[in-house]
Amino acid sequence: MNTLSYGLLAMLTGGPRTGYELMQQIQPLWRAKHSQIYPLLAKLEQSGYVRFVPVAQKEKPDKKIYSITEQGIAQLRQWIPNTTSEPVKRDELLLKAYCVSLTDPAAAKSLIQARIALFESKLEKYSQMLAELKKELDGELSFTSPGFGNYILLQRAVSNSQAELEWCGWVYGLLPSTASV
Amino acid sequence: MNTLSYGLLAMLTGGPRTGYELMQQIQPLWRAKHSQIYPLLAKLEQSGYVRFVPVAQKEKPDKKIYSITEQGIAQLRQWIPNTTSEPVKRDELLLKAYCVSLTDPAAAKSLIQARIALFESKLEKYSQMLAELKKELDGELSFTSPGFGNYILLQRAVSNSQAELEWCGWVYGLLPSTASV
DNA sequence: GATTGCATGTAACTAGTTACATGATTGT
DNA sequence: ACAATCATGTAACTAGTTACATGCAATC
Repeated sequence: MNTLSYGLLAMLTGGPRTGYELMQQIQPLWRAKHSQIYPLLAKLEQSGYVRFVPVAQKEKPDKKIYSITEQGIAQLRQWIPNTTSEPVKRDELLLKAYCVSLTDPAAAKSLIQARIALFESKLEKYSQMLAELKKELDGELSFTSPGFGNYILLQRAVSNSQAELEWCGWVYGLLPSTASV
Repeated sequence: MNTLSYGLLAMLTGGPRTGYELMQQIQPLWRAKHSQIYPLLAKLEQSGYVRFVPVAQKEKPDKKIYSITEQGIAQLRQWIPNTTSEPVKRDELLLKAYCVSLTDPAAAKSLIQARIALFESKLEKYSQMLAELKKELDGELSFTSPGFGNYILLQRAVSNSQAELEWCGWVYGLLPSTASV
């Protein structure tokens, strides 16, 4: 049982999903490719933590709808209070930032602009998702409601994207203005 | 040449360092163990991107002081404008957050408290480093000054730690107050 | 006609972690 | 006594990525 396996179980507490849907849902929390997820789901099934129902489709490939079992929930419950490993962040941009003086300001600017574009799209996506969730919850947000986890994570994703954009803007302002051709 | 290799070259633009020092310096930007770094340094040396001077020490193990070569700098220069890969973040806490309703509020609180402790220590560390760097730079911060990269990265580390703590505090406030025994 | 989305899976590879190995000094 | 810091390295393992494989529908 590695962390991703627990993560997949965690996602399944939100309801039954296909491997493909799990793969998409877990991305913002734990990046993983389908080639890593499918074998883990097979292991989880063998261990009795999840089960699946095969669903045949006509115009799309057949699929397997996974749900978490009682055993799986027990497994999650004992995992949560365990020591949480330190978050890992690996960002090539930060390595480039360290030696950015090696290049001209124009190159530095396009570096930052690419990052701004990336996080603007993320911000938009997460803001929308948060707005929709808020509509659904309709003011009824409490620890016990099933959308609670989702809510605090979306709020985080939004404020995180905003912080990223602020930093980018600040750095951009520090770069010397290049008199354009 | 993988990203970590470029990262090591990037760190060496700040001056000559031992493998051990490089390992420590790169941690906040790109987590890596010494067992990954030493073999990469050997490869970089064989490729001519770095060179080292062996230094014998009496009361400590001998060491190798690495510096970046002209070729290494050229390599960095061509790397910077390349497409930057998306940052990867993997945080077990977020997976736990998604299914936190499975546990009691007390467990959720200690989860958050552990994270608060972690980032309070980080904030303290980075704030100190930033304050020292500001003293050194003494108002003279510009794109071309060698401390520029360090400066923008430390500023980021500080504001990032603050944002993390804010989110933790906000979540903590949402958790139901447990009437203690 | 080419790409994207749905949907699953395996094979081959690279990246990253843990453990083994050594050894003196300093602090608890 | 025991752990931590400095300092390097290798071996064995796990985790994660890229590539291969299939196939139909809709969109561009």
